[in-house]
Amino acid sequence: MTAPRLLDVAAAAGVSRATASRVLAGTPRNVDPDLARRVEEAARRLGYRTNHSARALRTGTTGTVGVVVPSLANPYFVQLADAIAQQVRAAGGQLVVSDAANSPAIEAEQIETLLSGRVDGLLVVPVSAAASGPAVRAAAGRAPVVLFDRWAHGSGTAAVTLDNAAAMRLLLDHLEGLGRHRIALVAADQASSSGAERLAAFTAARGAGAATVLLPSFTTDAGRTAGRRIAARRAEVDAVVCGADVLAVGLVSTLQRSAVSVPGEIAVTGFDDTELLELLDPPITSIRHPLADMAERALALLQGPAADRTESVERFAPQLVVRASTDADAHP
Amino acid sequence: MTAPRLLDVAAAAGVSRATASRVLAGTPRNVDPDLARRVEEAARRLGYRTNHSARALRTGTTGTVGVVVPSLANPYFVQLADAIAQQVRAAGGQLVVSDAANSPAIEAEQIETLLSGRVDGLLVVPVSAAASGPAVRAAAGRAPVVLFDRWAHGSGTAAVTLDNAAAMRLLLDHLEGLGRHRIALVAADQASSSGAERLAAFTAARGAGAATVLLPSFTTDAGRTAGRRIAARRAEVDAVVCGADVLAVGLVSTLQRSAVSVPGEIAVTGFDDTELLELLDPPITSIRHPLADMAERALALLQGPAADRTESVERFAPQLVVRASTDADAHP
DNA sequence: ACAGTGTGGGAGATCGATCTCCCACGGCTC
DNA sequence: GAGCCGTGGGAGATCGATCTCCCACACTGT
Repeated sequence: MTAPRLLDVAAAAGVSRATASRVLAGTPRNVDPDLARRVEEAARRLGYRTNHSARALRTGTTGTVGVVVPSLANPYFVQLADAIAQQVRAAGGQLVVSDAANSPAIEAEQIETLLSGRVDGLLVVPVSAAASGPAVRAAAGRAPVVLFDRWAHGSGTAAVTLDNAAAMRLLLDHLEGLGRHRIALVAADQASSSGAERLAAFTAARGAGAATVLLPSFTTDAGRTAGRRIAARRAEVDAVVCGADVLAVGLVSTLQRSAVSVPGEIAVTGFDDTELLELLDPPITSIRHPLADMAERALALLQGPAADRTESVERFAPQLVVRASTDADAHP
Repeated sequence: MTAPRLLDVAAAAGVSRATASRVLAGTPRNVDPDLARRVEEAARRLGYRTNHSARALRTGTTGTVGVVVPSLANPYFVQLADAIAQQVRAAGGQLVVSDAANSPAIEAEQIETLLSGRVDGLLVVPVSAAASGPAVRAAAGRAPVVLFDRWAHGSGTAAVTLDNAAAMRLLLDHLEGLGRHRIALVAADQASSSGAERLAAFTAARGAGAATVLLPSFTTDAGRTAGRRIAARRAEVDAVVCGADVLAVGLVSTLQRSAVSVPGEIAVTGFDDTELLELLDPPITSIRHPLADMAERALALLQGPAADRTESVERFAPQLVVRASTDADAHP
């Protein structure tokens, strides 16, 4: 029992393949309503499904968008991919997600794989601001590419990101408003634009001598390392801003093991507003990204004219979500 | 600048398309090494990439495997998808992951989308043992489908799962060996085969009257609900087995908020061995699935003869990972 | 030297849907 | 009533890679 083809549907409905195609693919062309009904009926009866390879070959489009994220082990990127998937599906498309394992080399491979005739366009959350540029630029020469959440030098394409500087100001204003002035930053992954921008904004606001703990990567484990260092200097610090939720979670659990009270002795904030934050007691204050808006904009750029994709960075406004890790009276 | 086709490569190398195809697609056929080098050189020079739609149309295969998981919000399924992705990539293929949002209806849609000419085969982690069957059976009639991690009634295909009964025995033996005898189960999602099997195994071992808390879904929030109920009955319980890590994490954090010491007063175990478990103090004892082996087997079934995919369940041996939530002396 | 054998290469058919013509037909104008 | 136009449908070309032949040539054994 071989799968029915358009030809079979056309024969069953007593029309030509062209007409059947016009009906089923929704080509903008008037077809006699009566014939249309017959075609649809026949398609349903035979259980016809359009062969996507054939359609893609003929039309040159696949209806699929790809996204490459640094690592799905970080729940923030899962959430991000999900936000994009919602938008893509709403538009009748499909999303393919790839994981770059935090390596620019693997990232380049994933981009290459997705781009060779499998997707119409690509969103990339670049692993590194410096090292990801060339691969993205090469990709952008072959198909529409838009950077998401982070940018990369020399990418040659547009980026849709969070306004990290504004986010940092929100956090610092919030903490200072609560009377916290000895604020330390736990920053990770300076190679990424988001990591670098968050550090730069902190330094700009607090002065070059401000306390910072720099870590290699956005992982819970790095957060625990930071926790040990902060605990050792607990007398000098009354608040810690973490550059990512995964860091904050590791940090808070380590601080608590060292009997440092949060927020009593040290207030802590995260960044990204993932579900992880609700796990601990206290839940952690964080920054929410307007992911739905960002995804909508990125997809519009992807599908719009190439002229709109010149190298640039578009920044979206963050939102502060206050929880008990900074303000014990914040409602749960 | 239009993309180079096989024809262009062949012309540049001074051979026919057939020969160029034999070289680049690796058809099992002898080609003069000298010609082969010329073809490869030309392909590289022109920046040729094979058009996957055309290849797929002609060969009828896409080199892509799909997997549908109940929800990527549960980190266990992210981990599971990653294990499958590793195996698929090692075999030179690509994996497409879809999220069923814990709904059999959306699951059926995702299966349908993936199956219409986009994947060679499909792995499904069915949302529900009862409700997922029909959609899976329909899919299995059109392409190779194998169930993963869970099974579904009337699916008409093979399933590769964990031996949940053995896992439950490992946990109970471990707890009883530590002198814990007033053990409660926190079970969720009885609609899924894994949820149901874990409950059944617990009841079989501890008797029908054994304490259980039943919850609708595998979420952290459900874990917190369970935590409140267990805390209210703290005198009757000295150990809690959770049917999933996300439950255990919610449970432990809630118990600690109620000043119940873990494991001092109540020992707690998870299920699935996700990274979440390292977040809390104490880290939580759990069950590790042999995901790499399971993925290897599932893919072998997918690519093997249809006769091997008659409805059946193959169970893999679990592994107990002891952490401080049951045995305070276990090393970190 | 010749039929037989084996090896490597090419011409053309093929996968299935869509797109580009072109044609038939009915209604309209003057 | 003849020419025009607009509408709807069909035949065939097309997308790009692979597969199925079949042919040319070199080498073998008698």
